[in-house]
Amino acid sequence: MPPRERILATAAELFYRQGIRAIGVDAIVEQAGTNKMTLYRHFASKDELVAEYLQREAASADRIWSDIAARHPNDPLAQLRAWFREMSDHASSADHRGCALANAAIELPEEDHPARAVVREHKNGTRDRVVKLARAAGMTEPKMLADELFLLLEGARVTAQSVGREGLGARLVRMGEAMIAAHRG
Amino acid sequence: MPPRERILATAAELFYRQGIRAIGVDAIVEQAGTNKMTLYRHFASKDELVAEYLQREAASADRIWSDIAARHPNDPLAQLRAWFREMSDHASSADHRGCALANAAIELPEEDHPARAVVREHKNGTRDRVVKLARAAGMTEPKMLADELFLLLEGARVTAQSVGREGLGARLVRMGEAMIAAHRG
DNA sequence: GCATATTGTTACCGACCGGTAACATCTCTA
DNA sequence: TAGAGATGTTACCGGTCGGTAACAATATGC
Repeated sequence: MPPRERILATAAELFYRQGIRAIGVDAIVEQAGTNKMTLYRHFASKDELVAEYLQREAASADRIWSDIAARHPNDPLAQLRAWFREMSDHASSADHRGCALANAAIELPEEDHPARAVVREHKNGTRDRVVKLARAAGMTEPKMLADELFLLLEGARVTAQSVGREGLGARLVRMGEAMIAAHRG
Repeated sequence: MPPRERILATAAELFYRQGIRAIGVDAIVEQAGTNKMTLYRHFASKDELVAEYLQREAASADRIWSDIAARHPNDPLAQLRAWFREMSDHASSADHRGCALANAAIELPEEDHPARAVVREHKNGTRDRVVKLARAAGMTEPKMLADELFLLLEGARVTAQSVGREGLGARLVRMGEAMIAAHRG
């Protein structure tokens, strides 16, 4: 594994588990088995490293969409339900510490930080996808349903950190199913 | 205003707007018009100052409950709806930057940080209150409805920061009303 | 007016922050 | 095997971090 990849992998782990502001470049290069000079030959600044970390997180989150489409071809309703179930499971898993993108937006309030553009784009893209899926599934008021499901998940991911996640997965799925059912003509 | 109050007021503003980790004690004392020695005569450490900042936030958030109860005496359904509407308005207001408690939990992942206990307690207390209100209002499955409303708001507060809040307030109210309606026998 | 308690001032501590210069070592390819 | 490009090493930069010691100025209550 080349040093650039090691740095990114290590940064991803440390940033996610301990926070972006809490981790210094020294900690990253040490755990990645390299040094600061090599880091700064590959990344212009820590902020750029953060932006690339988030871009990879967004890309890997996007990959579940093609998986779901492949598993339920030509069945948007099944895709919508599979997406919500998968996100519910993920949000309630033991090692989950919220959405890396949303957490970054909270840690980095400066609106012009390079990380913020990545977060905005990914969140808007996800929401659009859910709306399209809801529309294709013939839901009444697809935007409304998409927002309900989206906000519910987003709330679950942040709440899991401060309140707990006992039974969260099952409860989430029940809520999502109830909302989908309420939006079927 | 005595220095202790000035420090707490200034810390609240800076912590909330720029993040807890982003603000150093030097910035606080300077803007509060005092000095570090005075700060450390009143607070054992920065972490303790953070904990007290969050305790005050929690207390001021709790105050809306008595307001609502006074405005809608012996009408739990009206109280529930008033709570959700007020929280929706708050979450979608322009200067809102998420829930101070939830943001702190994300910024401070160490489970034994003094701030974490404050967050846990307040979030659990709020959820309990919503459950009781839903039960008193005669809702079928009050826990379920309370979670739906609670998670929806929590999601809205985090999403407002990364996606935006155009029309968020009105959409939230519609969603909440739909959920409450779905839980009426 | 005097003693007391609270605040302010200055200077400092070691540790860490993000970032860089100069130079040595490695690895991989031609 | 020679040379080039990537990586590693060491030492350093100015600035800031949370936190403290010693002492001077102020406010307060009797």
